[in-house]
Amino acid sequence: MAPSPTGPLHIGTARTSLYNFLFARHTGGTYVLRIEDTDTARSTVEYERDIIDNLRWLGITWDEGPQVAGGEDIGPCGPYRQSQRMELYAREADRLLASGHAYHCWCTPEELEAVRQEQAARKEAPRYDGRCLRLTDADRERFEREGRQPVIRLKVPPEVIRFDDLIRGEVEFDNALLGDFVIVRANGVPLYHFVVVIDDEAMGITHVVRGEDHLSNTPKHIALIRALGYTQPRFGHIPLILNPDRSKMSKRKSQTAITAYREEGYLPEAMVNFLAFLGWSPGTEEEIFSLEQLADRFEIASVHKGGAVFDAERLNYLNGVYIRNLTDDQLALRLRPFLPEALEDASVLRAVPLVKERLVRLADAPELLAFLTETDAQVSALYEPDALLPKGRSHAEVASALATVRDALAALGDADFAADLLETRSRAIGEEMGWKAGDLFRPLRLALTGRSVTPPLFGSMELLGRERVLARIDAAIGKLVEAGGPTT
RNA sequence: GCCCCCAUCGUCUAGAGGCCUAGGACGCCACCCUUUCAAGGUGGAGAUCACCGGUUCGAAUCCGGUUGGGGGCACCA
Repeated sequence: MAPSPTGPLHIGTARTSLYNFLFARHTGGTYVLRIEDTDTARSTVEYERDIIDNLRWLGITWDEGPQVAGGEDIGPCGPYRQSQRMELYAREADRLLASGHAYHCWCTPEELEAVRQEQAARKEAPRYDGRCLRLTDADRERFEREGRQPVIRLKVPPEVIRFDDLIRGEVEFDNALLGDFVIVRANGVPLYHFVVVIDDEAMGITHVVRGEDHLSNTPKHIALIRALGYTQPRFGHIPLILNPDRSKMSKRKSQTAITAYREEGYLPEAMVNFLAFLGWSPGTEEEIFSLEQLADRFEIASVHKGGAVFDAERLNYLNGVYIRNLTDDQLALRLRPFLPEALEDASVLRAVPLVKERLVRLADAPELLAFLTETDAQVSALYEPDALLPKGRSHAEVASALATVRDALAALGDADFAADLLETRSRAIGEEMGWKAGDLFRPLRLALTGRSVTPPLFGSMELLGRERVLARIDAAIGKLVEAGGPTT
């Protein structure tokens, strides 16, 4: 797997990494991570860190490659950052130049653009016309005197390239249509197509599994492999992950950064399960799989050929499943970073059963439990007194009903303030007064939490504790009396 | 424009010639459960397997074409 640190770990890169990982684990292979940072202008250590950290977060581990951003490598073929392998690339470029497989090109961007324009006008494929191949020594001397720095281009032989793709089977390209592409920039920094091929050989890569967007780059790589006299690896091109409009998933139209999903509280297990099924299935109707189970079942040949739309709804569903499958202790631990520090660990643990089956993402928890850390005044400010009124009930009636409940609850000691008992007492009072349970519980819920959608009422009361429950009911009664005008 | 790839419910997919009057899941709808919201349960709508030809006793499955979609054609990766 060879990500480029020019942005945070992308969903598509994560999925490609996952497939590489599963393929390597399933077949007993060696999984190599290589950082492709030849685009020095856009590559940063921060992005490298984001990629490494989030790959780890997903549970994807590699046998060879950088272990820490900017840090040490593990493996016999290092360094695993291309920025640290420049001598090798320079050597191979010289070799290609010497053998006549590559040549210098002095064309300026303007000249190249002009050629492209002409070709476009003639409705031809845009490609380099090889003009620098016909340069005289005098031309070259003149360019050098002008201070022009040449790029190096591969002389691409006009031949038909065929290869057996791991996923797509036989694929065929005509390299006569390709044009001599640049392999080393004018500033001496080599380009992606060139270094990939060199490193794959140097690192003993036998299988290249990458996105379908590289399918049409493969003939370039094969041309390079042949010019350099390398061994050709097997290629496998996995389908793209798509935006809802079926275009290649992009930052513009979708959330593509894995970090963002992590921050919203998606579990790595859910993410992995979801990603694995975007383009692959075990061929059965099972759909919940751990990373280990996936590695056990994954077959590269049964990866699909067509692209798959990223369906956030389905991810949400899976995340919920994984959250519900956690033990209370585990969930409390995962929830901790998402909740305010003011909420102590013991309370988090006690709150877990209340929120567990209501969570889609971990980041949904703070809103669900906000009433626990908000002050009584804050809660009271969240609702209008009229919102406490069930249909057909007056301010005075509701105030009186709440007061009755309040007094009954006040009769309970701190130790008896448990959900079961609270519910029994409250229901009994509702019955005595001839109130429908919902009509009584709705204003109670609003009074206690300031919200109409909350975790179960009596469990919430238990967490709030006697004192705050009574205070908040009192506050609600106060608001009702004030809004109800003079009582008769 | 040129080259390449792809094509089963809205979405993710099962399906490798008869098991398919096409199965599952998400989403959607209804009902049940229920103090709200969820979760859970039950049921339902939803795909003439893109289209047209062919091969075959028989095709979603094989072949050809058409259409549609996507990707690539950089001194990005």
